[in-house]
Amino acid sequence: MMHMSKQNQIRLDAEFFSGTALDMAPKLLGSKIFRRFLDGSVKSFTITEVEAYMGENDKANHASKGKTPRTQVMFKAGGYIYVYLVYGMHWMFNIVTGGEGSPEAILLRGVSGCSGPGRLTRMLEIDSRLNGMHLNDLKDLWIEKAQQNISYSAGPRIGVDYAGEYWSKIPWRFWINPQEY
DNA sequence: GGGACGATTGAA
DNA sequence: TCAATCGTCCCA
Repeated sequence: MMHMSKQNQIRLDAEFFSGTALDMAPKLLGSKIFRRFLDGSVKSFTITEVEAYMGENDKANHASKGKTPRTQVMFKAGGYIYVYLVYGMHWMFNIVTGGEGSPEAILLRGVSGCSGPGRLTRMLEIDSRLNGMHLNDLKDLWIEKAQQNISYSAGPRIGVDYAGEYWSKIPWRFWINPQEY
């Protein structure tokens, strides 16, 4: 007999992330990321802010410069993890989306109680060891579907001025409206 | 081998 | 406003 509390907990997997980054980024809002820490404890945090990076045309996307050792994971099918170091000190956590050969990912920028992509990876003990792993295989990190529809806002992505007028302004950052959580 | 640069953060 | 800090990528 299935335990009642498990009934509505749907773990997001490769199927969910086979959608495009642009479609799935706002759908991630309100879902919960679970982390089993080194000390064995498990905590969950609501995902409150994300950004979509879409394909080779997107000049803000690392993969716009083609497939390199760093970006090759983005070319895989949805569900893989892309972690990289920026400014020599902050780990960025992304979930690859879309079909094989289409370099897309969703960057986690905020969770409940923690704003900022570098801060949240530090809090969640995320580093390069997760790079290239697949969400379906992980036992100590997973994401559960949002229980309800969430109202959200959209605006330009942060820190991508190098991408030029169009790509730096396109509203592909999404965040939960504050009253929602 | 060298140099420029970055999907950020925290302190001045 | 600005330094920290180092992996990645490009050029030679």
